[in-house]
Amino acid sequence: MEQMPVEALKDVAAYFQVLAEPTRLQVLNLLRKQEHNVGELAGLCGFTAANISRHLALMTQHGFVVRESRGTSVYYRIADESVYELCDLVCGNIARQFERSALSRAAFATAPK
Amino acid sequence: MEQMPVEALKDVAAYFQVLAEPTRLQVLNLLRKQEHNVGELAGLCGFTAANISRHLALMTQHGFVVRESRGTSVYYRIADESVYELCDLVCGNIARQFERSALSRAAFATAPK
DNA sequence: TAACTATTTAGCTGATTGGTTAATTAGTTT
DNA sequence: AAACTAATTAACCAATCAGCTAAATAGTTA
Repeated sequence: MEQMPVEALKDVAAYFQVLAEPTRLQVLNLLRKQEHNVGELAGLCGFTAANISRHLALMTQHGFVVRESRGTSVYYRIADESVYELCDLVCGNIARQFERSALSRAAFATAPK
Repeated sequence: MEQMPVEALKDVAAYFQVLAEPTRLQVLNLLRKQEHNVGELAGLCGFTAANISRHLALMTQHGFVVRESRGTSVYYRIADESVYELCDLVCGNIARQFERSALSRAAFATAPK
């Protein structure tokens, strides 16, 4: 991404945007174990099917999940396992970040008043 | 991130949210080569210093960059190089995604009417 | 101190978006 | 065809946010 036109940065940002939403992450997390249909995901997440359906449409459009219609239900599953690699990387970064801020809090706590 | 409480997913989402903005990605990209002060970054990005300053505050808060006040200027540099690893991963995913959609467009184009 | 430069913060505005309910579409079953 | 179930789409609302200008803060220099 060294010499990248601003236009391309918009695509990268849009990609990150898909992952920047707790409900969508929750859905991805659920799909990690196995495929699910919309109703199941809605129940597990505690939101309406309409809402989850919209999230799934977005994630499909960006190639995170794939859609398969079976009977009256529609099943979704992960399209690209590398998402989890990404999430694990981020979790590691957050953990480090958390540790850093915990350390500086500790420094404040032990500092002489 | 297998068995992750919903609360933690909010943190992960917030982390991705920081990267889900073209201007912030542009700033990170500029800082890849060397540190810059706010005015420089504003000029290079074509936005006001006020705007860039707010983006930098957010990125500092999330540990992406570090702030160093020198003279009347404030210089920022990357705090954690692993951000670029993340971005490169995403770029690869987008490229693959692009290729897939190019292929399916080609299939449509050659399909008999 | 006063004047000057750089950064940050406050306040505003328009655009985007996650949630909802209601209406529509698609597929199954009687 | 009619009734039923599941998913999607439309329309709405509240909240968030990126941009701006203007005001406030911090540091340097005359």
